[in-house]
Amino acid sequence: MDRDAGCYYLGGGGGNDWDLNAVVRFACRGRVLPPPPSDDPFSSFFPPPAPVVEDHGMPDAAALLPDPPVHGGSATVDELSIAFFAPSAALPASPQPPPPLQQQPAAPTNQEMVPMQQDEAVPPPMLLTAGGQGPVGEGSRSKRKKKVVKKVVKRVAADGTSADPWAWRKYGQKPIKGSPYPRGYYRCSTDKACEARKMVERCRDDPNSFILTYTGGEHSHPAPAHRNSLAGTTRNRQQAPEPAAGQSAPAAKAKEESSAAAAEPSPAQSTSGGMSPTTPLRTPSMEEYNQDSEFDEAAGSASQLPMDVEKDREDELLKILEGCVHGGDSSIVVEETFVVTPWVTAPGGAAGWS
DNA sequence: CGTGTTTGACCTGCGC
DNA sequence: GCGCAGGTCAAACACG
Repeated sequence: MDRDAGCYYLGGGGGNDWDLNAVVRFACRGRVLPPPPSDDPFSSFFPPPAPVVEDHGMPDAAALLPDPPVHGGSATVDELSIAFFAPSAALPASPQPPPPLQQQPAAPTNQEMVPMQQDEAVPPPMLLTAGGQGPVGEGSRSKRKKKVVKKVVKRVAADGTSADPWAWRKYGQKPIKGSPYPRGYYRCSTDKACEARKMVERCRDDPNSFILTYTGGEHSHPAPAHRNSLAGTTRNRQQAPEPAAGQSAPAAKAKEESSAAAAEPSPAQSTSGGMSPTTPLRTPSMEEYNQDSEFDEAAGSASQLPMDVEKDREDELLKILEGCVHGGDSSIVVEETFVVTPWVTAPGGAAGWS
């Protein structure tokens, strides 16, 4: 099902295995970034140059967006974005003209910013709507309600994952059906009250790319100057319950010890319920990621989607997404911001990218 | 000791 | 109504 298709893919650094943790860690790792300067509500997610996709729930979109017709319509990403953010903050029109769409076949080096690319053509309902049942930004589990949730989807190269200055704490990981890679769930660890959340998933078709999905809204605090602690960040769990294929815990260790393991992640098994302990993934060693970490800034350079995304272009983007999601050519890297709008996703509607 | 990761269980929404 | 899939919780444990 590809319900998960609605996310982003960030360029992964290296092997087939990826380490969501590492990814996030980069993001946090010693990044002493000044608080996001911009007024952009989502600046909190990414460094100035990075903002990417924003997704809002239908209601919001409907209410805020001037014109639903993303495709045939005239609404542009910026427009949408503006409309969306208007209420909370004045979102300056896309500050920087986005770079040309397809180019850079990939191979983003640690120092090159990997253009972000949007993937999923049709954002899965789950993601779009509520980030799952998750109270993304809402109350406790019991309060979960499938409801509109702002979402920013960003596809980034491995480095890109570290493109944000926030400190994240992983609270879950789950294999995603249809994807050989699991999805990691993170929440802001700087302020417990902060509802910002982030999901990191590797592009199934492009191991070098990761999809970051930010939800929960903007951070309610300034970017951390430094992390309180790095404890546990590199832990090698050994006594873990160890599921069947010796995967999870051991895997972690293995990944850190040998970045080579690169064992091809076996096709994701059904996730049935909780985090599957058997997720066959190998995580790149921290070293590997650290190397890439220098990218943070680069990642942040991702530009936003051009204001005038026209239909044909949208189609193109959709193709790209589909390619990534369904195994198509992922060589095309799109560096831009996408706004996913529910109504675009509606049946019959092609994709939700605008 | 505090913070962060791992991971099984649980919950919720959706499709059939 | 049932099963599936995704998202979150929370206990156990590791690291600095």
